[in-house]
Amino acid sequence: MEIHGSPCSSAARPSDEGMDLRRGPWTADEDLILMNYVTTHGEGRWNSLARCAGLRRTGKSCRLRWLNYLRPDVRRGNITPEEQLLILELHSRLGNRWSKIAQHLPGRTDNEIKNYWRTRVQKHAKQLRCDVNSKQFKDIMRYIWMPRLVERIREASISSFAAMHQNAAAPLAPMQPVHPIAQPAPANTTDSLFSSPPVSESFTGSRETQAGDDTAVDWMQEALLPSPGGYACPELLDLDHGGWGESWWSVDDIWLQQQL
DNA sequence: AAGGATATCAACCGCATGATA
DNA sequence: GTATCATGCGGTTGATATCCT
Repeated sequence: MEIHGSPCSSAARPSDEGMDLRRGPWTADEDLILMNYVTTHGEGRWNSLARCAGLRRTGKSCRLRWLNYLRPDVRRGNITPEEQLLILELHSRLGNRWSKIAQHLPGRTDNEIKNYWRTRVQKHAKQLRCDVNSKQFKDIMRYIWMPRLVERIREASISSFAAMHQNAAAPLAPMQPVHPIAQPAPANTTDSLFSSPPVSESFTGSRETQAGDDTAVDWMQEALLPSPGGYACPELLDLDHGGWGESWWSVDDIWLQQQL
């Protein structure tokens, strides 16, 4: 929905009126004003919207606040494992095209995804002392972390399914298939991280059956834990005890292991 | 309990692009 | 064709929260 024609007759701008623009965190009052105004008049024409709504903010600021925070369909809370997997997959194909990636994660904003990437993924790349865009790091994601993440999602799906059967009163819901996207691929596959259909097609719309929004453990930590899946490197088992120290593993170790 | 380190996230900035006059 | 304005995007920053010693 967009504004058709200006609902505000005054052409005066904040600067014209000697109004100093506010910056920094939004107050509850400002949120309310913006929300009411957008609900009534629709999105768009942000500069005039800011003016007409009486907000001493730039149009840019209003737009950002609405898109990233006030929009009714904005989804808050932890990034689910499914979403994490999707982000990784999409980033491998699109790069830092955050808004494009966000289009595949309904309710998530480009800002949120960007923050996730920078704070979680880049952090781990740094700890591994390799560039986040390097082939090394992408291979680690592809061959170790993502398969483990898929495994975790599968396990969560199975356990929730079992729980539903145990609870006879609970209505049955169809199980969401976990797409086998991140199966180890031939080492010479270079076009994409994934040789099978993109995860975006299999997870979009199925995220509501989450493995758990409340999981505070980030997927990298999860993915590096030992599992019967057989991806774990022995060095990784020290993670719980040694943390992300300087020498708990080396990229070369992993790399060698993948060549076996 | 205090203080420093680190993580997280909201918000801003500059630039690119498209629409319109 | 050009100037101006609005919008959108990606990068960066700063405030706050949380963790650790």
